[in-house]
Amino acid sequence: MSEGRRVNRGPGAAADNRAALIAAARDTFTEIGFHAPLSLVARRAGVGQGSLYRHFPDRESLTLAVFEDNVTGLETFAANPEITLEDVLDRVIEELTAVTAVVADLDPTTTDSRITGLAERLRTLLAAKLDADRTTTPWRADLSADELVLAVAMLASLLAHADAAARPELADRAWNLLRRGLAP
Amino acid sequence: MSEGRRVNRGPGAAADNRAALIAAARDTFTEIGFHAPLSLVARRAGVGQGSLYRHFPDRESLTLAVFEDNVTGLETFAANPEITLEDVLDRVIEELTAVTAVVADLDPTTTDSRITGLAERLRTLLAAKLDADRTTTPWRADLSADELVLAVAMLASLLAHADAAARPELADRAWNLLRRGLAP
Amino acid sequence: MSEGRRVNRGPGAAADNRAALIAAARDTFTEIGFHAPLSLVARRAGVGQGSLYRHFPDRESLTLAVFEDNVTGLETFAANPEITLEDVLDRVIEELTAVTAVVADLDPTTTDSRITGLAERLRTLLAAKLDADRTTTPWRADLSADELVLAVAMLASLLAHADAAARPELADRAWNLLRRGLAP
Amino acid sequence: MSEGRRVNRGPGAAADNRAALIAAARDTFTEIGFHAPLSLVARRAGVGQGSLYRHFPDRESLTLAVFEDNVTGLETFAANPEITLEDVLDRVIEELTAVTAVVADLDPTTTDSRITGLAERLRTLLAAKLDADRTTTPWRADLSADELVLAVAMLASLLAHADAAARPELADRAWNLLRRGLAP
DNA sequence: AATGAATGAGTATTCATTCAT
DNA sequence: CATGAATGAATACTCATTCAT
Repeated sequence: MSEGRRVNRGPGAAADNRAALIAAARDTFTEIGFHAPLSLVARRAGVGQGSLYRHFPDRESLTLAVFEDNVTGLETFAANPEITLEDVLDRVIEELTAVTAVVADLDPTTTDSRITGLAERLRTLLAAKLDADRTTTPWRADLSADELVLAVAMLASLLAHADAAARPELADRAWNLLRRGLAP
Repeated sequence: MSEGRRVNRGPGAAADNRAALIAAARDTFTEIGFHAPLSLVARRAGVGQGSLYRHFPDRESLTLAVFEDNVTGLETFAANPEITLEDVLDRVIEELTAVTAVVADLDPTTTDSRITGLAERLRTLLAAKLDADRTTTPWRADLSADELVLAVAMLASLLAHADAAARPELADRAWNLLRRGLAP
Repeated sequence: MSEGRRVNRGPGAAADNRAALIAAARDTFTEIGFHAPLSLVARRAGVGQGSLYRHFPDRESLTLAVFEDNVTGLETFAANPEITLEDVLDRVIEELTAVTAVVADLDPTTTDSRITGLAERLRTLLAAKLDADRTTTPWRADLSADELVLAVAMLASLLAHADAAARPELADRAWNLLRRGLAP
Repeated sequence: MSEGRRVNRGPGAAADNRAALIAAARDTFTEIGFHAPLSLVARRAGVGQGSLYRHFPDRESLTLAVFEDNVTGLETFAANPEITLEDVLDRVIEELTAVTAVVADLDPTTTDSRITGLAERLRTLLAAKLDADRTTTPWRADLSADELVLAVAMLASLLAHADAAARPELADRAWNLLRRGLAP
């Protein structure tokens, strides 16, 4: 008699569950912060706690998956040659104001290859755009992609501690300041 | 038998205990982060748990006290007219690499007067120096003290998430970037 | 080596655990009083602390469950038409001398529906018997079920403060007095 | 330098302190219940915790002192021959609705002579009035002072668990019921 | 492979009691 | 004799993780 208990949808549900967990984690971390109980993430994803642990054996795996999801989306977005570095950064900022906690809590000095790999993908993506835009956009001549990543990381950290409601305005002020440091 | 119950040094120990708690909190938050167990802070301060709670009824009180301690030190330092804004900022940065977690975890968008009061003291201090230096130092003409505070806050947030060992180098890179945004 | 971590009997143990917790709570509250540590209840039930909190998120939930268990037993008992109000009251008194603390600690003036619901079930049960017995038994003509509940509540409160050993005799004396007030 | 600290008023303050503690205890137990922190009682009495312990080495001593205070007041009141048992009981009830917690938490089955002594004084007082009134007032011929004490104890227990706001009405209903049991 | 109940270590917090001043 | 800070044991409660089904 399995009444009450969610039906076991079997192996086919695995991919769905993974996606639901990532989405739930993004929302939950955004709202409650990075220290939100994992049980809450599982509940919101409509998934058992055991499944969460099967997909993501620790909190960091889950965080990384959320980040990975963002980077992938960004890569797709940036693939279009019409899109400028400015556009990409705008989107990054926009996503940050929502997701911050995730990126911010990834130790920027880590040597964990899962993290550095993602950071590298982000760096690569920004470097490519930077190269493409260099002559036509208002960026400092010696600006490096590393500096861009650093700027984004600072912004992310700042926003992670702010109240969700105050993030947009704070992001604006901070990005303005950072932009000056990136401009020619 | 030197174990067992700590001797009760009596009310006279109150001031010492308070100071020891602040120092222990600073160290512990720096090492372990803002979520370090308060019981550990008490132990390191060589003080009973109850005394910790008497002096600082909640985690935020303790955090604020650490911050307050820093601001006070900074005020004393800045009182000397020989000291330039550059000097003050250097000291702030230096302290940040150690204390970060504390400052970073104070919600920058709060309206709690205990927090805004301290932030205001910091802003005032920086504004005074900024004014004094304006004509002779390399700061943007329209630079405001608010922007300085924001820059410091961003740096603090960033460092708070970094491994203690990596902070000095990271602080350097980040501050360089921010400085460009503050320069003329 | 039978020590160490209790074996995880799995979800199937849920119902057993719930029942064990209610039984342990009844015993513990009776012996130690309503303020007995919940950790003790869990230990006596042979159940982890977490499970106690899963089943009963707060002390009141647990108290209510014990009370509910009693009312349910009483309803079953009273279902038999041979059973008179006198019989029911005798059983109530008898149970009170054991359970008192539970009933007594439920605020008689509350508006919490979980509590009033149970109280209502008790009132209903007594009212039905009262009605059935009215002509043939020695009850005051204008006696209401509310008065019966009040009498029981007073007795329960009294016994809750008495030493367990002294309860039977005390219950006897008090009930005699109350009975006079309920008689014609 | 003892600034901040309350001045030490010296030995002469002892009696005042004792009275203040009893009054504070009565109020606090009434409002918060018998389990109110003793530190709160001391604070409200404007007295150090050490002094509380000097006067009343344990919680029960303090409780007893409150009770004692009430009985003494009652004895004075009852000394006047014009005062009937009815009057005395009315005053007892009235005080109960305020002080309940105190009386209720004194184990009615105890053999502690400090408690039985006070209970005996109350019993004596009621017995005297009962005797004086017997022929002229509406009391059962075989009513004993013990029954009166028991009735009062039941009422006290009941009220101790009720919300302070609801006590007057509850006291009324309950006393009505009890009175029937005491009437001829 | 999924489910969610069970587990208990880890933390926070309170408060009775002691004791230096 | 008064004061109130210090102490730490006792409790409440949370949540990461395991595991029977």
